[in-house]
Amino acid sequence: MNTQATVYIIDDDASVLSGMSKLLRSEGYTTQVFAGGREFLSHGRVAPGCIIMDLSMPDMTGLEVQEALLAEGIHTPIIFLTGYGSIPSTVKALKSGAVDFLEKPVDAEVLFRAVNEALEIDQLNRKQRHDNAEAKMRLATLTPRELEVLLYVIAGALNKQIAYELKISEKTVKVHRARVMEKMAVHSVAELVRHTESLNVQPADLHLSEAQ
Amino acid sequence: MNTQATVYIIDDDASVLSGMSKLLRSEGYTTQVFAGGREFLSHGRVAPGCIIMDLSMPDMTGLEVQEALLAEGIHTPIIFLTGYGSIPSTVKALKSGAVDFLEKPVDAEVLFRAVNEALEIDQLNRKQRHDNAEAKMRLATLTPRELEVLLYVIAGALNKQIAYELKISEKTVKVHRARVMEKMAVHSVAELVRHTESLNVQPADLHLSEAQ
DNA sequence: ATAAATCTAAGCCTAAAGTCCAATAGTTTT
DNA sequence: AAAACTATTGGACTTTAGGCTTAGATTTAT
Repeated sequence: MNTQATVYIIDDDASVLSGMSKLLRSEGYTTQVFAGGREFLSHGRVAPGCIIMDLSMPDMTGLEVQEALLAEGIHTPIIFLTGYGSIPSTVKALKSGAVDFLEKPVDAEVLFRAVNEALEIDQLNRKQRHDNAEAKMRLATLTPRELEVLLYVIAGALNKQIAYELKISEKTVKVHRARVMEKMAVHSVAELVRHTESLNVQPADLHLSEAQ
Repeated sequence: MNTQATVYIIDDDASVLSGMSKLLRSEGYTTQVFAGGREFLSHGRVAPGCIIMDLSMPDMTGLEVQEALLAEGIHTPIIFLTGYGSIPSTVKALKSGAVDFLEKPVDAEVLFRAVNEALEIDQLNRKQRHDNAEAKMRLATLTPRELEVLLYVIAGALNKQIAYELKISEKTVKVHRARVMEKMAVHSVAELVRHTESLNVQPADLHLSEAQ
């Protein structure tokens, strides 16, 4: 179980709120409760974990909270709860990235399974976002020319070919290339490709003949 | 609009079947209708397109048809229709990859939008699967040793390092490496990484010191 | 058991990439 | 105007990768 993960519970029904919180705490989860979407959103930074939220709440519906979080770039997994859900809202929530959709009353085992899945998803997401963030920052330190060279390198071009395409000497390409490797903090083309392809970096077109 | 794409419609209600088929045909879509899941599944190869299917049908439920298709490795996008759907079945269908879930009676515009989205998804899926299929076939032609070398190469290892890890001479590594490049039909490490990472091929662990 | 892959490895030679050092010139920032 | 950054190129040298040929040792299949 994830020790530092927090399960955020949002429900306008106080009895549901405390009941669910107690249930989860008894299983060792860390919980934090909110009576409504607005309260939750103004609470500040969302720590690692997941969100359990009623779909229909008076101040703000669950879907609205979901939208608000997405707008802020917060992708914490959401488990929706509902007493009487409509199909369209279910579809919308799931298509917007909700992890699960449970009907009240929720069976304890079903809840635990859903929470565990959500926490795992959050952990994976965070790791991926973290890795990408670093690569993106490194990419931002490249000069325009270096970026251009990088595009050809991850497309598998030879220095000779890059030099021809950019109309500069092979020597210059080597200099740029070395700086790219240094700035991206990699030691091989393989690593470079791996680190850049998760980003939106597309390799350059190589309109070159097959023969080298 | 996709000219050769087929919209498969499956529903036990003959009037729904013909009505929907006519509606789609009038918009230029090619359709094919089936009165039940069993009939559809025994029909043979599923051509490019998408499936519109009622969730509750007498001979086989929509979810069962979906499962059967997944078991056969057929990932044609499915749009479910339902008169009175339950939340759990909706969740299950969407989590299993259904594209959409529409409530009867379906608005024509909503249907067209869903169908277009499904057809686009199918086209993308097919292209990706096609590209992967070739890479997978090439990968299968590698000998065990060649595959091992490939794992190190896409991890960015030098021949020297691979030789040390596998306890063979650098010369032999070069031989394997050359065959890998030839069999995978690539001309650079960058291409090799690109072609293998969409597969489930994970690079080897390089428990090597940072310094080379 | 004979044939066919597979794994191994050496020599020789070429090409490609990386390393250090040094230098010129244009642009931007302070 | 001076400093900093960027783009460019050269020389000299080392390391790495690739191409071509040949060939012994093992394993697998028929």
